[in-house]
Amino acid sequence: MPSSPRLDRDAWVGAGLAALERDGVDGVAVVPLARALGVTRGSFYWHFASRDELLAAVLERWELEHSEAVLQELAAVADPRARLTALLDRAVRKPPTYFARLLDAEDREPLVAAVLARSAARRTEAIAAACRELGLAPAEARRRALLAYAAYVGLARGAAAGLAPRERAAFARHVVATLVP
Amino acid sequence: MPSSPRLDRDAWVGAGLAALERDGVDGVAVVPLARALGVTRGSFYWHFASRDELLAAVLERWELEHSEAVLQELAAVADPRARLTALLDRAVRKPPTYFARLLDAEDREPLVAAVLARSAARRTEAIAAACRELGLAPAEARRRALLAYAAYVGLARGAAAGLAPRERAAFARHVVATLVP
DNA sequence: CGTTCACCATACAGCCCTGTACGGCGATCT
DNA sequence: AGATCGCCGTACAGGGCTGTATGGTGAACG
Repeated sequence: MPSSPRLDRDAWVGAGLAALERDGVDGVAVVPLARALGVTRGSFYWHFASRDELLAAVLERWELEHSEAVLQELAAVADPRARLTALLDRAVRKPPTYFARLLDAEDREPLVAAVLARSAARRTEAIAAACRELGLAPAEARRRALLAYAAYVGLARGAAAGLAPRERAAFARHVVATLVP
Repeated sequence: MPSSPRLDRDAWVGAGLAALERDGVDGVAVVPLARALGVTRGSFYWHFASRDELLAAVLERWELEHSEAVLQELAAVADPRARLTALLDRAVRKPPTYFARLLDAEDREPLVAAVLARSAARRTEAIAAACRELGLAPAEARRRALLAYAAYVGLARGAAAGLAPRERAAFARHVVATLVP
């Protein structure tokens, strides 16, 4: 699986992102990654000063390629109701893995907590903005966004797992109907 | 802090429960607990065969004294609407610490996953039952319970943190109004 | 009064992880 | 062709955790 012998910084970050999805934040460790890349730790410490520096790079890349990308993708939807529907429907059908992994380590890894705090702020604001477009008062929109985000977290944690596909579709409709004004 | 020299099995479980609340599931470890109790690991391995046996005992005690106790306390409320209101209101005002800690370790510790699965099933069923009492069809009640549980998870993770007391009260009302039929 | 037994300390072995120091090889540039 | 530099292997040091084996101490009991 490890293709070329020579590695660069980005290869480590990529492997770290994969490990994050598979084994969680604890999986973003030097020894396991070196094993997975078919290389020793001597390589790692040439590209990075510490494990935390790698984790920071992995989180930065996640924030760019996943968190922000999803937000921009959503922002492209003109109708605010369709925007919210897409977000929630997606969370029910395919629970966001990365997000769940990060939640697991939130109060164990300060770096994760910081990234997650930014991410949460941006997401709730995006939801609140859509609610305001739908005619809600700012305060009410914020409350609704907070609740929707809480539900989003629960869904990421697999609240809708163990549901048959048919039930899952009905559940998705229910969630949208309940949470979207 | 560690009072008497002589310890029994229950003392270790109690210390484990405290460590669970403070440091999470990873804190339920032999060495740290021995330090906290002012004792060496020699004591531990007389009362327990392994760390997993301790964790199982701690989780069992949590399930009995916290999870089940809350459910019974709720079951004592006659009016189903008041019952749901109490549950959600409580989650907004005082996020359940233990629950959050357990969620963190869910897919890292099989024992925790098992306990949490049972707990989730019992809680969603309790919510669904209340919804049925309120006149909802079984399928609809189940969907609503799943959504409420998802929100509960999100609230446990601190979705309502960083809210001023006044905003928090308004938010609690909003959650109840949205999620309770 | 001595023995037994519950409880605990000590010491050893082992695993996994982070860092650091240094030595080696290969490609590239001159 | 020889020196340079980027990338990597190896070896050492240290820390945290789990277990196991074995010896020691007190209190309670016969």
